[in-house]
Parts: sequence; C-alpha cells; structure tokens
Amino acid sequence: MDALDEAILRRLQRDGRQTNRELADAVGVAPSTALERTRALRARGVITGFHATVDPSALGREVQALISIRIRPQSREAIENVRDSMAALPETLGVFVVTGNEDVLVHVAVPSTRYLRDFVLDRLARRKEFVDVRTTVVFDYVQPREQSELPDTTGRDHRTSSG
Amino acid sequence: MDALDEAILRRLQRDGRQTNRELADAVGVAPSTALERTRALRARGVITGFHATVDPSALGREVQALISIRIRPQSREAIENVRDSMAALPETLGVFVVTGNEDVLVHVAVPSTRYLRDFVLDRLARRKEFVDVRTTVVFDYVQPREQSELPDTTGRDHRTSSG
DNA sequence: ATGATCGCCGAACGACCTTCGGCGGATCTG
DNA sequence: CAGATCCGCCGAAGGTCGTTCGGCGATCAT
Repeated sequence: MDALDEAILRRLQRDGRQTNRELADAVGVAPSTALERTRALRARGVITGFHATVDPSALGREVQALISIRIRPQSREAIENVRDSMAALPETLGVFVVTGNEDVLVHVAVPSTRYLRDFVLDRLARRKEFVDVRTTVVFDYVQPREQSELPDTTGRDHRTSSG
Repeated sequence: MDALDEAILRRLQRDGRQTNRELADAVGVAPSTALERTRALRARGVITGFHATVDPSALGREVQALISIRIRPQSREAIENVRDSMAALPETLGVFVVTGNEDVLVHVAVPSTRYLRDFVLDRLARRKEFVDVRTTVVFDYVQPREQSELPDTTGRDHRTSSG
C-alpha cells in the first residue's frame, strides 16, 4: 500500500469503470503497471469487487428505514440466521450486527410507509425470536466512496487509561 | 424496467466490470442491445455509478462502529452540515439522517478501539452542537447487492387503518 | 390492411486490454 | 566499496472488446 496503490484505489472507488489507460494516465504510470497494481489489490483482498450502484428511489422505493431487532435467545446461530435471512430480502440494503440493547439493525428501502408498515408487522414482528422490533425512518443516507488508509497517528497520545 | 433491464441490473450489481459481451450473452441479447440498455439505465438514474468495493480490514481498519449523535439546534442547516462533515471524514463509511431520539447515525471503520475512543472523544464529543454521542460497536456488516424492483403487492391488503 | 414507430440485431472500425521480454534502481553480500 | 540479485516499471504487439450505424421485424394505431 504505497502512494500509487492509494491513488489507484481512490480513483477506482470513484469510478470503477474508467479504462485502464485513463487510470494509468491519471496516476502517472504505464497501463501495464496500473493493471498489475489493480490486480494485486484484488488478489490481496483490498478490492473485494466492482459493483453498479443503484438508486432505490429510481426503482420506486422512496422510503428508507432502519429496523432495530432484539433477538432471543441471543445465540450465535440465532443472530447469524437473522443476519443472513434479512440480507436475503429484496428490501434490504444492509445488515448490522451490533452491541447494545439491540442485536441487529436492518437498513431497508421500500416503496411507501404503508409497505413499510406491512413489512414490519407481517414479516418481522411475527417472528418468535424477535422480542423487540423498532423502526426508524431514514431521511437521508450518504455513502462517501473514498476509503483509504487512515493518516498515521504515531506520536499522538494513544495510551489507554489503564496504561 | 422490463425483465431485461432487471437481469442487466442484477448482473451489474454483482459484477460491474464484466465485459459487455459476457453481459449480453448472459441475458440473451446482442452486445449492442445490452450496451444500449445499460446506458439507458445510467441516463435514467437507476444506475448512479460503478465503484470498487474496498474491505476496510484489508486496510488495517478492523473495528467498525455506529455513532449516534443528537444535535442542537435541530435545524436543517445544523443537521446537513453534520451529515456532510461526517461524510467527508476518512473514517466514515456511511451517514444516516434519521427520525427518533438521535438525529444522525455515522458508520465508521477504524484501526482499533483505542483509535475509536480518541476519534469519539477528541473529534466528536467536543463539538458544541453535539449534545449527545453514543457509540455502538459493529460486529458484522453485510451488504446484499441485489437491488431490484420489489415484487408487486397489488391485491394485498394495503388499506390504511384510517381507510 | 397499411403505415409508422420502436427496439433488436450484426458487421466494421477504432480503441483497448493483456502479455512478455528487457531495463533501471535499490538492496544485500562479500 | 564493488558486484550480483531482485523487484518493479516500461513499451510494443496481438487479440479482444466497445461502439456506431444501417437495416430488419414486430407491434400498435389508424
């Protein structure tokens, strides 16, 4: 992960479909070099894939929500099962498994508040392992696509309170 | 949005870098047709872009968290400002503007819990418009990439309780 | 039945991806 | 310090691909 890798990563996150030549010109190396670096990033698992991003509202899904779910029993199997079954639903944009009062947070996009009501009441609240389901409407969701290595914090005070 | 559009959308979400010929073969049309459909999906705003997906842990960011923030004054300007400034941080994966007790939820990925502590205490808790900041650790985050039109619900009972 | 319209197809051209051998700088060793 | 080794970058060439454009068939309205 040197400066060249970072530059390539940043550009591929912004536009994953630019030609390898554009990419090479932009970062200042030969196309063959850019290609090799990009492949290495994939092979190392830094880049996990290239995906088209879809606007839910362009598909008639104008309402987004975060649904907090408390699961009992709080076993690994139960939670992983919920995570996977939620992720498999067409309404789901993302699933968080979290600490705290709730166990799972599900981010969904649906056509309307009525659809949301039916979705929550008919398909979630009925599940017996869900002892609590709370729904929060999402007004806005933005996803910056600029992940890179964090600035080095060496020299800052990173001692723990116990140290 | 017919069946062909849906098939193309599904495939481009799974792999946004497959060749147009592969895509055309997979959905059963000529390359020129697949190209035209794909461009139309972009022009209509259904596809907003193509992006490389990066694994935060491959960049040394092993800890993810959701940070709930309560903002005062609860004005549009204050909230939009927080949303945008949070989205601009390199630690941020996503920002939700939500209803409920909290106003904004920030999804972050950081190298360690110590880094998380410093991030929250030094850079968030100090902001005067943040009257409450709560941090939840994210054990797992999965993002299904299969957005498409929802199954038609015509015929189901979608009357409101007032109707 | 007839005309128009829309979408799909297939070939051709230009650009691109990909490979491979070689070169230069950096590192290690004696 | 000198020599050898290694790693990464480069540049050309061949095969593949993206892109365009004219034409055809189906569908729909008149």
